[in-house]
Amino acid sequence: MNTPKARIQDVAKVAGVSTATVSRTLSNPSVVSETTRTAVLEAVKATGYRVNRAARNLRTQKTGAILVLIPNLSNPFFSQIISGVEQIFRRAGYSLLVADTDNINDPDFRLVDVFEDGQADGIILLDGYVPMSAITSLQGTEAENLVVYACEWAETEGIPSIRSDNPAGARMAAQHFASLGHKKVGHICGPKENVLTPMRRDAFVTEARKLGMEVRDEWIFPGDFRLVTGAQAADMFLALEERPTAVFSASDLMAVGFMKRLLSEGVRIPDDVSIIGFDDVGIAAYFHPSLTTIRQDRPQIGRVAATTLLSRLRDPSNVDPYFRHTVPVELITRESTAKPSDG
Amino acid sequence: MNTPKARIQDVAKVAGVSTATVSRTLSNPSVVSETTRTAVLEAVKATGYRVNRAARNLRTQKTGAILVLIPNLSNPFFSQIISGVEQIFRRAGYSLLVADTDNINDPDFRLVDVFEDGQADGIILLDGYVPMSAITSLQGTEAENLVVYACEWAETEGIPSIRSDNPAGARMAAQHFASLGHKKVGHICGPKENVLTPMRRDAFVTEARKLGMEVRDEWIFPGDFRLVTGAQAADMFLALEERPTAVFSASDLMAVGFMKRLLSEGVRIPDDVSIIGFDDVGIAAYFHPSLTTIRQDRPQIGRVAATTLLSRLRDPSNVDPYFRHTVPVELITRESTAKPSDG
DNA sequence: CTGAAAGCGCTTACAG
DNA sequence: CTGAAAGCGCTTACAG
Repeated sequence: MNTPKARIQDVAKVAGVSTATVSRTLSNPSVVSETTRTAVLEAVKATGYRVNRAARNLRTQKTGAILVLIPNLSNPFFSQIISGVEQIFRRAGYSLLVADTDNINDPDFRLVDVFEDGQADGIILLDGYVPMSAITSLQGTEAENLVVYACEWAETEGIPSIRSDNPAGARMAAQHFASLGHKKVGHICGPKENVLTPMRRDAFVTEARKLGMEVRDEWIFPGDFRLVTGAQAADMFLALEERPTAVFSASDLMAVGFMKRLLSEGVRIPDDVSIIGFDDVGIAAYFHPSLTTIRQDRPQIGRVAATTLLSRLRDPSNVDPYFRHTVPVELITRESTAKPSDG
Repeated sequence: MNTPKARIQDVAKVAGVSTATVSRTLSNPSVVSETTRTAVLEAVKATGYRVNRAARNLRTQKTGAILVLIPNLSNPFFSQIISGVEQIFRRAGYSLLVADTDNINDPDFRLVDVFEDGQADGIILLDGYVPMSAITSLQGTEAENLVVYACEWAETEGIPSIRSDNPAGARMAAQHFASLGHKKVGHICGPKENVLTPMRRDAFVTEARKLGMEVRDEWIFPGDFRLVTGAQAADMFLALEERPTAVFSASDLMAVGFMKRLLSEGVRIPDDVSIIGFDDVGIAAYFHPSLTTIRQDRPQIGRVAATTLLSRLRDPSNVDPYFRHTVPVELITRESTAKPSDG
């Protein structure tokens, strides 16, 4: 039952070769002769040999692991990105370490330590709030090119970043409203300090006006992506003398908060007002009415981030420090949008 | 900038001691003298020394990592459990490896290999569908006691399992209905083959009858936890000659599917029928009307699983192979429940 | 309390 | 194509 683990020496003995040859057969089979290879592979099977990671890691100065830094593991938004990351790295033979930055209490935390400790060969950053000191610790080190951002909004000079095509999504929303015949449209914004906020707002407003729709300043509501600010936007909406017939929200959660409040007040959706969200989180499909939204392909964001890091791991010399990648978004049409009732 | 990493030898030289003493100072400070300790610690700071994980791992035959096997990283249910797991293990100095079993295509995958490869020191299993052959590979090995189930429902002889107190939750639902004055109640069941299904159903029915409420067989609807079967239950509900005034669903998702269909048909919630879900997933709070539900404390499930594994890691001899742990649940009262309108 | 030395299990230049 | 040998950076019995 509990046979001691086979080491490379045991395999060598059984196969009648040196440990060097066993090692080569396993990691670089093309350099050994056919006969030797067969013998070694048989010996491997016979002994049940599996390479010891720690020994290999120590010798090669690699870890075979990638660290994913995530602000909050409970947030499905991020775990769906991880899902794409995992897929790529598993295929490439890497394992995935995850750390919840909410749980890291060390103010002196530095990304470079991850490399120096031999914890990981690369880092995928899903947290846009990692302190600058943690990031700048990388400057001038070889690890500098082995960190990739895929956190939706942050960007730091010298770190490649992957994110959704936000302006395109905002334009799709405007186009959808226009195609339904809406003439007056509004917007619920993201958080003030967030780079995505002007991206989505400006692209929406510009496109809407280009398509001949009216967008008044008082129809642009402040927000912060969270449910509660959507409800606040609804209060402002209800107080308006003249209301838009369609509202594009910068997040699904705000769209839901907006709808909940309106429904409580007897406003009909989509009859009285059409709503489009952004993200396509789980609730978008489940809400009543279900929410038309701009879907971000989160697994794809993860896949692109992983692929980018992987190519740097394989060829550290060939690196574009200004790498930016944009992942397409998609309009998902559901029940919350319709022609305006007076249209 | 790019100074070469300090090794333990460098620290030893600076401190004027042997590498053995540096090592002891770092891992077992109480055995070195105060003076030496101070000198070593200063040298550590001066050199920026950080222990090399691979070297330590090779020497100690440990990895300092725990593997979490999860069926689907995108599912928030599981990522919230991981969140609790991460918290405990980070504090204990372990790092967390995650693997999505959806992405593992190897039919010969065996849990014991994780230990033999030196990938992890322990495993938290969130996937109830891991093949038996993967699990039985552990039998008779030292790793046998280093795997913990926290996947909500699976149980395998010899592996400790952690889960919510399902019968208590079902009883809370019945009690809540009774306290509101309901006399006729129904239930939407979980999947047929799932051990949780009879747990929740039987506890609910028994408690309901004990409290003097009527539960007819035709008010017990089949289901499988997913949204669509909730909608199917709604169709059956609508076709009834006599309807219950309150329904307890074995999952939030089915409750939402049930409500969506009823709302579409003009049934008022909670006026015409009260609904209680199970889980407290994100949507429960956001739906309109928001859903009264039995909350499972998923981070706590993760924490208990992690703590259990940790104690086994620390003292492998002191192990109860029949360990079972139950995490309390909680009734979260929201808008979907009220007094019956004829009550 | 401390040091010298062995050794964890690999990989890889080097030599042939 | 293959082997002997060094060495990755630690920890820990052993001896003192």
